[in-house]
Amino acid sequence: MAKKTRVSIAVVRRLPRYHRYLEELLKKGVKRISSKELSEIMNITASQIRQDLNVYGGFGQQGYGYNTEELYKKLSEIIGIGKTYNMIIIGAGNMGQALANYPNFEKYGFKIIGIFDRNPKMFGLKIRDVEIMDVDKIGEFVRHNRVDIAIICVPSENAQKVADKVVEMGIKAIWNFAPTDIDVPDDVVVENVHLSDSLLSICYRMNEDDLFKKLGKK
Amino acid sequence: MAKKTRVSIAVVRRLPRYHRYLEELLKKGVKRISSKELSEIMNITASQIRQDLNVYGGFGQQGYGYNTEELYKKLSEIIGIGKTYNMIIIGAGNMGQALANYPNFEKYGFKIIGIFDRNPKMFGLKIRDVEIMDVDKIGEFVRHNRVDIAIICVPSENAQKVADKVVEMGIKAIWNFAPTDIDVPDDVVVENVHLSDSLLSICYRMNEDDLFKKLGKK
DNA sequence: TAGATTGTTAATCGATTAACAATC
DNA sequence: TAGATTGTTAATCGATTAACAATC
Repeated sequence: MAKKTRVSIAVVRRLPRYHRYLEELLKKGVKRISSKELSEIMNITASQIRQDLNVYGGFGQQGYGYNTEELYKKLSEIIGIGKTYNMIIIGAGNMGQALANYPNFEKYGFKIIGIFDRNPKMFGLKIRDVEIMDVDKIGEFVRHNRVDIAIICVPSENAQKVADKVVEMGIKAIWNFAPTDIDVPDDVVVENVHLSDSLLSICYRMNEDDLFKKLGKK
Repeated sequence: MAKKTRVSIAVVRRLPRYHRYLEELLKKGVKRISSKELSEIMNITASQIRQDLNVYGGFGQQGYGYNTEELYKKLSEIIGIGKTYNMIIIGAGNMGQALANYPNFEKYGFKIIGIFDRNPKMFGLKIRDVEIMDVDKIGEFVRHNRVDIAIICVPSENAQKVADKVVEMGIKAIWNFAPTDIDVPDDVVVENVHLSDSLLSICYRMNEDDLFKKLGKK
């Protein structure tokens, strides 16, 4: 079972969203913001915002609200933004290549330092200066380079095998784009991006009204 | 505010996962499965499985469990798999191209019938037989073709504008890959794939222990 | 100081889990 | 029939919201 968060996952998932909104406010030159104002922008309750933040400390001031810049910095600190994180991509198919090309991540200190694939035709090709290497060389690579996060973009059949390998190499976080669940020890962070599940949830929601009409008729 | 589900979103998000596991079991030739067995494979409680399924009907049989194939079909029906869904991609950057190339979606009846971009250099290029068109021609395209889902892959600055446009054209579902939230009327389904948020949550979880050590010392 | 807004406790709401009678 | 397992009600747990004293 993958690593559990101490703070409820619901709160954790809101942190990047707070961070995103604070960044926006900062860009707009907003110097202070109350939980009430922020709650209206974000479509959540002010109470929830205050509860969430107070898990980590009292960052506000009575009668004033929150200093935008200070809160932004605090959130960055809480999330762990600021350090550099080295990532490798395993599987240089569509998704792997797209992620390798995605510039947004570097902004927060996430750096792709290696890409691996099974297909010999790809060996030596470069994506944004990072070479595609033989997947069998992952072990060697990880021994010589600090790797914080492994991004799995291989077909679902191979996902568990790849996960086992990177866990064995001591990597403590996996971003899993394979459309399957993977098993890891409980000190390893796993974040799934199940695009098919996501799309199927749209599908369901488009059909839900009809579905209940049908169910109701029974 | 985007469309809300009648059934709690927690349940809805589990439906594709059930579907996925049932498909696996079916492939393996498993003819029947009890909620207990399934719960062990999926790492959730048997109670939850029974509760979830019973929202939509009693698909099992006392003393026996569930017929794998029947339950799989029921889940497909509930989710709405089986029909064809036409999708367009707006923004032919990395993510847009990757999604256009992704073969997995067609399996469930999701078809990409148009790709749009702002960059004239891309007009006329094809991805898997689908032409990249001028983003200003979306309106015309949607008038002549049934479009069920719009996939937004433009930079965040343009996301809301694009969303407004596709909503105006009558599209009722948006799959949003732009790293920002979008506002839509409450009959439109929005599913966000915020990759940066997802990555930042990994970041947080890798650092949480250290964070609490620091907080504890205060 | 008076007004505003936090931090925090208490109340509510909803989701998950447990229990068990019904029944195949 | 006896055993197994569902469907469903009740109990528990956890997350969200409300309320308000503290305080800037």
